[in-house]
Amino acid sequence: MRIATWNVNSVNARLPTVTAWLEAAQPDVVCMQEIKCVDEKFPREALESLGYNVEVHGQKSYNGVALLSKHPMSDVRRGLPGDETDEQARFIEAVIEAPVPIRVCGLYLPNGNPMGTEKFAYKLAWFERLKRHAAELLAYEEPLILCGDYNVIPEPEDARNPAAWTGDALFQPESRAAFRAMKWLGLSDAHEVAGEPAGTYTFWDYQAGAWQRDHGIRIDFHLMSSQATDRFRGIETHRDARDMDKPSDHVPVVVDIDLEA
DNA sequence: ATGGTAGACCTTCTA
Repeated sequence: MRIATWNVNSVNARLPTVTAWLEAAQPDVVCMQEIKCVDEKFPREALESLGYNVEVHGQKSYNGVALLSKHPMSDVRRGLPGDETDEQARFIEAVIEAPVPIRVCGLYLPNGNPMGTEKFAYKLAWFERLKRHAAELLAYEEPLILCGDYNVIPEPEDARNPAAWTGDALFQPESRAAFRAMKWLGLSDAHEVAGEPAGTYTFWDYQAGAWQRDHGIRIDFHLMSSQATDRFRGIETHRDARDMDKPSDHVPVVVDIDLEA
């Protein structure tokens, strides 16, 4: 089963781009981030007509996440547990009813910029809540994958020009440590498991010709439980999507997990 | 050189 993560940077501004990619790549499951709309404005029918079940957790203007699945979904949860006052729509979770079920979490971690504001504290607090929730899900000892835009550059090799990111929330020691702490729970980064080469970026800024200069960063990940990692067969970063008409600044990343019984 | 671009949407915020 092919599971994709993609920060689309407004699903409505980019619907033709999104549907063109879905038809070409044929993922079974998609974790979509930054839909930038409320549930009522999500293009549900257009995506259902491509064969997907749709679950949305949106908000006005900013953030917003969705799950698409060609298999039925159950146990759908919206919002990251741990803070009832948090109104930002950044997390959605469901069990995909494949022959061997897999729990899929789609997440959009806070950016955290600019440094020195409450935004960075919110990022770290959100990361802590994510870690706590992941620990609870890992206790089920079942196939589990947490996919999304983590807004972290884990290592210098995950940026074309690491020096340009030293003052950025995505490359702070605290952000990088929080990401490592997720892995220490017992989650594997599909990119690492597959031995993907340095330079496999997932994001290029719209500004300053970042794409044309390949000034990219790797910030979109699939973290897998051991039960999912045992069934992991491969990963593809769809770099070509950055050259589509009206591209997102992120490209889709797709993992293949064998969930046959 | 502190720029540049994109999206939502009221005018500036977010990334």
